[in-house]
Amino acid sequence: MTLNSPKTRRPTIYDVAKQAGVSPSLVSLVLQNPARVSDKRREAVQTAISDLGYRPSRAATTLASSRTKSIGLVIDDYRNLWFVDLLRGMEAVLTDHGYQVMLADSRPGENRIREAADGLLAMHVDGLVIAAEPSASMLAGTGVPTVVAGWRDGVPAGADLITNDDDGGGGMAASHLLGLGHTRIGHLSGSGGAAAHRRAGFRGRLQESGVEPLIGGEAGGTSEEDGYNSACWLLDHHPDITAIFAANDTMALGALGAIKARGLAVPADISLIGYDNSTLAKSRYLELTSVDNRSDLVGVDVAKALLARIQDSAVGPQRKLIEPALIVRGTTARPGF
Amino acid sequence: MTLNSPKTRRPTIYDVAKQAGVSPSLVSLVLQNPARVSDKRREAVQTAISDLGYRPSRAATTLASSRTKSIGLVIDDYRNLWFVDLLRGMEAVLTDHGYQVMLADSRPGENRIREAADGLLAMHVDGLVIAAEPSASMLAGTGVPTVVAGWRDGVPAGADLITNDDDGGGGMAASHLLGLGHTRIGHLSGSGGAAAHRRAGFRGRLQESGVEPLIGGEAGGTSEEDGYNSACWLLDHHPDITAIFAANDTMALGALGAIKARGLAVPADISLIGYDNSTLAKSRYLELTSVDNRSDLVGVDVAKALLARIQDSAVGPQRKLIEPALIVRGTTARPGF
DNA sequence: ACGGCATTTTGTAGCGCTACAATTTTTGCG
DNA sequence: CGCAAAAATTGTAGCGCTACAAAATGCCGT
Repeated sequence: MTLNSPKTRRPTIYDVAKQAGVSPSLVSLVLQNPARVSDKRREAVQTAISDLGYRPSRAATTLASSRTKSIGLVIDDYRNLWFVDLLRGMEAVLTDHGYQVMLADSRPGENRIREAADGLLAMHVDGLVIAAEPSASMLAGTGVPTVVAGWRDGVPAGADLITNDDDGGGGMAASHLLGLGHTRIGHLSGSGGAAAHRRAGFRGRLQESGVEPLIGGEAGGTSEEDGYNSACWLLDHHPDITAIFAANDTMALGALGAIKARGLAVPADISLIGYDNSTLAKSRYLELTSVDNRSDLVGVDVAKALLARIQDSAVGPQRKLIEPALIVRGTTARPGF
Repeated sequence: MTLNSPKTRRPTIYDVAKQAGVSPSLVSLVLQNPARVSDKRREAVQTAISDLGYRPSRAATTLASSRTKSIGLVIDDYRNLWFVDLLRGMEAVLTDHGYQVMLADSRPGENRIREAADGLLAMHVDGLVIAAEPSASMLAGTGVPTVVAGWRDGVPAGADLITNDDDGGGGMAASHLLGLGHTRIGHLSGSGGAAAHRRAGFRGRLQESGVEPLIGGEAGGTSEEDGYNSACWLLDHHPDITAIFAANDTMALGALGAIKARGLAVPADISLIGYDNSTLAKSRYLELTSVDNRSDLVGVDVAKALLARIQDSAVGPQRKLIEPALIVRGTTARPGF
């Protein structure tokens, strides 16, 4: 067994063809559509392939066929785990159609998302998914069907848009707290488009019931630290508050820190809802009530939209919102319970 | 601004050459080594490139030059966030040398790691990093320099191996607890190679001081649930226990759940150490003392090793362990404090 | 102005594969 | 058994780029 022997040129279809006693074209056919080749030759070719350890060159295939059977996925930040669900959802659909997903390496820096997309396009992906803040210039002239996932605003009319209904999710959180009887309700508002929608949906639903939410940290970020600081502000300025809705689970964790620091208990004194239904929320220790984005469903629809447009370039772009789901756990209860 | 117009063929160097009034070869030269071209032509070419929106075809470049300037990274599970640090470390080195990292899509299933590696190899990556359980057959005949990162056992002699010193990290945790004065110490043992080394290092250091660790959950997994169950077992069978070392932060979170359920306090009744120094450990709410793997340093060394072997195929494989660091936070204290 | 040398530019020949038309072989059936 | 139609196989051309040798241009001193 030889490891890493760069000396020996890797085998090509010509080597396989010679070994199997057929023409290179036939080898290519076996690779693409084995059913169209006679049993005898097919087996001979397949034997030769494994004997030689032949692997098709993706570059050559791409160049010759101008199809890559691959979809590029640009991610904002690998630490935001929602992309894992998105990816799983996409794969559930794409694998059946022989497509492969390529993740773009989003290195830090100014134009990193643009660069990541460019890198993917240079590799001739057949479709592109932007799971990050899109800019119009980025979506212009990509040359392939492009879908924006998870970001709702600033998407030009020509691109597909499939994302989570953050307004709806915010409304669900509001309904849950109202249903439990809360009336003095705070919100830890993250930054960015999704957070704005969560806030809007939340506030809208509360106002329908005549309740005005107490908003903290509108200008801040989305980190645990931001959640901690905003929660501190809320608790100190509104000591009679009985419930808090955080724009994400991480901020909810920060809120837990602030609540604990003041000697208050969850959910006895304060009910808390997060957003994302992350592993954090599912934790047995935290038992956080949270809104689940159903990003897996987003992934499924993203893949379907892409396939439809790849297969038929006449298909127009679509926009779709996926309905989230409220997962009730141990951090919400009736006020004063 | 036209979005997604598959009708218009994407421009090639020939289009650029015609537009700039030069030969295709000159365009290619500008792309590779702008310094070797006269200012006048270089600018003409660069103008033409941006006017036409030209993007080089990676497939063609690869095919013609048989270099891709890219490194493949196979990841075990995207949810294990240590790869993010690994990636950042690798990029810190590779970006300067014009290399790009490609993440392999590790879809679930039997041979997913193998398949991911094959996919990367089909794309002609110049080097391969396996951040997952390696099998000898997988490392055989990859044809490119290959480094195993983060997995220590079962790596054939021909491959590079750069990983975290889990034995040393276990020893650090032990020393810390001994130094605080603990003597009845438990361990939540995860499954897998890294966990075995953490356990061995931990036990070894304790035994040097004549302390025998109480091991829980040796056969279990590495999830929060596993941590919870093992911690329950430890607390119930050894009520006099004063400290616990968990094989990872997630299990430590499970342990927190078990400790809380028994009405015990951290660190007053029980000191707790995790492993990985994940965001969980850094959380202000949890303040978990944890061992940091320094995976960023692993990434740096992985990249260096790869570059050395790519540039000079005579360089032999190396093995290296990166020293972890103990991060002391709020979950450890003197016993009975 | 001109050889001689360095610098800049260009033509030619593939890289490994696929598309597709052309060719050969097999099959069905009168 | 022969012949048309179907199935299987092959040859040819080219995808977009780079390597490298060959050609063209610029620059120097005398």
